[in-house]
Amino acid sequence: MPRKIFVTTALPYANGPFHIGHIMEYIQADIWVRFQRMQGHELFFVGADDAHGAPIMLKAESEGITPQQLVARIAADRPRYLKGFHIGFDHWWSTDSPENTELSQEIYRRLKAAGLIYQKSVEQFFDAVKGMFLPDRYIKGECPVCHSKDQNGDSCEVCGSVYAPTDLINPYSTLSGSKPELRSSEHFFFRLSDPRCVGFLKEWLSTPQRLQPSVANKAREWLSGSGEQALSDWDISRDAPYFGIPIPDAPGKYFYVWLDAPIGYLASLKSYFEAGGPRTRGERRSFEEFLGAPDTEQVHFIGKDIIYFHTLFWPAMLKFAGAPFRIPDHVYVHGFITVSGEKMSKSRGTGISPLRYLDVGMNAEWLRYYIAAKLNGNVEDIDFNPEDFTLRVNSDLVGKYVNIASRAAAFISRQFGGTLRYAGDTAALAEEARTLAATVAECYAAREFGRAIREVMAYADRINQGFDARQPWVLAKDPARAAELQDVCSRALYGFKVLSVLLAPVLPQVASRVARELLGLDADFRWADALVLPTQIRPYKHLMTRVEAKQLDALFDAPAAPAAAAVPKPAAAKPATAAAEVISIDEFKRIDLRVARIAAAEFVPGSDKLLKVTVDLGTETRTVFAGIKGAYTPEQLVGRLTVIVANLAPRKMKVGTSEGMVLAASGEAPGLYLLSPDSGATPGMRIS
RNA sequence: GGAAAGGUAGCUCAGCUGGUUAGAGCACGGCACUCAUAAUGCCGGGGUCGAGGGUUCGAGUCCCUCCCUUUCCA
Repeated sequence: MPRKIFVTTALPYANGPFHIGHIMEYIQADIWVRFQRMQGHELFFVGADDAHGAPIMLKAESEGITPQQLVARIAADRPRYLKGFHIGFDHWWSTDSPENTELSQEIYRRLKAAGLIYQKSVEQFFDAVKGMFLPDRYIKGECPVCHSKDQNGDSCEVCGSVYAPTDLINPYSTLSGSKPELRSSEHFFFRLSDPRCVGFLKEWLSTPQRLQPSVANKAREWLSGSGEQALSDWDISRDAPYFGIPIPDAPGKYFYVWLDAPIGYLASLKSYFEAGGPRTRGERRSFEEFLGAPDTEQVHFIGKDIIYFHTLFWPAMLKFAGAPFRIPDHVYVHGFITVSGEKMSKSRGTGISPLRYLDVGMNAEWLRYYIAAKLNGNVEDIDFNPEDFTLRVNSDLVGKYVNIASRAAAFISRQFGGTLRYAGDTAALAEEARTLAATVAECYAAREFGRAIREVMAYADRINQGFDARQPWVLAKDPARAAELQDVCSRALYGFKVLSVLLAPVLPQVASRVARELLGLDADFRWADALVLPTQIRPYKHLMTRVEAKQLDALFDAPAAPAAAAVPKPAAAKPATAAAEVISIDEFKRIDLRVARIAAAEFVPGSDKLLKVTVDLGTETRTVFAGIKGAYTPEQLVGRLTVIVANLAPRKMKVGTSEGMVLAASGEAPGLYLLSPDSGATPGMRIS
């Protein structure tokens, strides 16, 4: 019986592009999905952008666009990454969608009817200038314990103490700089502490195989905490202005983004059903029927940072919302990815840019393989080490795996017209493949990808050893031993086919080419193909090149880090990016830098670099020609705030006169990054 | 502060419920081979298994203490 599995990955927050951590998670889930499909199971694999919340609202505001426009801009970029890394989501949607609104409100109503929602007045900081309640992350002040300045609202980076924003001395809003005032407001809470929830969760957590043991332990710890650590109810509402879903019958109240985010899994699946996707794959049931069926499985892949939401709130919400909603069958948690041992930092721009990886011409399947080789079923961080990456990919994939086809196929094509023939008994050959395939299948199913790869590569070693032992290059010189030569090569090529089938979840593109171009099949591999001895091949075309050092150089030389602040390491300083000569503050003041809103932008006929940009300086508008066409389209620019040099002498150009200069960052590598002021700035403000 | 995970050859890692001289791949040294978009095979050097105690006939594997790294505490 084929299993019916609905698989998701964590929804990325739509305020920025994917980073390497997202890609790792998608690769993990994609490998698992592809493997299950090769086994004949039916899976729907969906994702979505997590669109709501204060950060997106404020970022959009700072760019002078609507949140929807911001989210749309981010979303427009998603397919490049997903296609580029062969991540085969069936559907990608957004939490800012009619489906999600409907589902979120429905689930809320049901929870309310079940008596799990209540209201309570909450006192919080309010920014009177911005006219909104402040999320903790926008409040700073002096640490009440060690009196360090400018500490965050939740904890002190200097002394490590944890406190509430209201404990801060001289708190201020990072949005307006004003002193926030305490105001009270009615909030809605989900009664997680209800005995029904606790009882259900204890049972849910204890179901064998549902969660990794370490995850279940952690969740149980949260669940059974007492005193300070006691399980508390969940504040699920936010006051207007908020970019989110309105709470029914509660004007001015919205769902906290974390309430509707996981429901986005279901919204994406529903949208996929409404778009007719499942129907084209033979699924006749409606979304509700599919979801509510007892044999449907719901599987979530997530990072270790969001275990709390997915093992407590989420199952409890679904449980007490009732049918057709189902409790998650599995939540699979992975660790983080570091780069050369350093934690990835979004703000500092360290780590690997997935897009740049593709842009410098690196093969997506190298990364898929490397990640697979390091992943296991535990919640452990993995490290991307450039040297290790190169060695591993080159020796495993090119030296061992692909090389088998390359060395054996040449004989078969040249001397036997592409026909394979096995001499003697092939039972042992098939038996070895069967055993191996079964072992590897278990590994994939358990997300022990590293173990799967080790098993597969050990097999590749055995094939190379067997090939060498029989010295086909010697046989090739003796016409009388042709049959023997054909047998040696046929066995090696069968081994290569087995390897290709077993690696297909990780290397979908190479495997597909092996199936279609080398073996002449008319479909991609299924798992059972590992047991079928091929009888014919077409001429071998090379399947994979080696990683080159210069590609890694290009990947890491990207001047992704902002030029400002940080003292450059002496060794890292390069002539082209070295600081210019020292100037005095007065000299700096001669430059009139202003915040500007881009009112209009258009292509310049006949120019492949320039965009004609009309900027609003508050009191006047100017026309500026900017050489940023390579990095931005006019649509991306309109509405956003940026920085211009306002007192630059006008310059006559072939296409018109430029009355200023837009500031952008760039380095040695391609790429141009327009500056943006922080939220709250308005056109015309002087920058000093 | 509380909790968790990890610390095994130069690198990346495997070592299940304690049991013969601690393993793999890569890197390194030597040899062989030439079919393969320099790719393979054989042999070898290299580890006081974070430190120190303890339990045991026997511990990388169990217990205690400490050190280091990472993470979590909504």
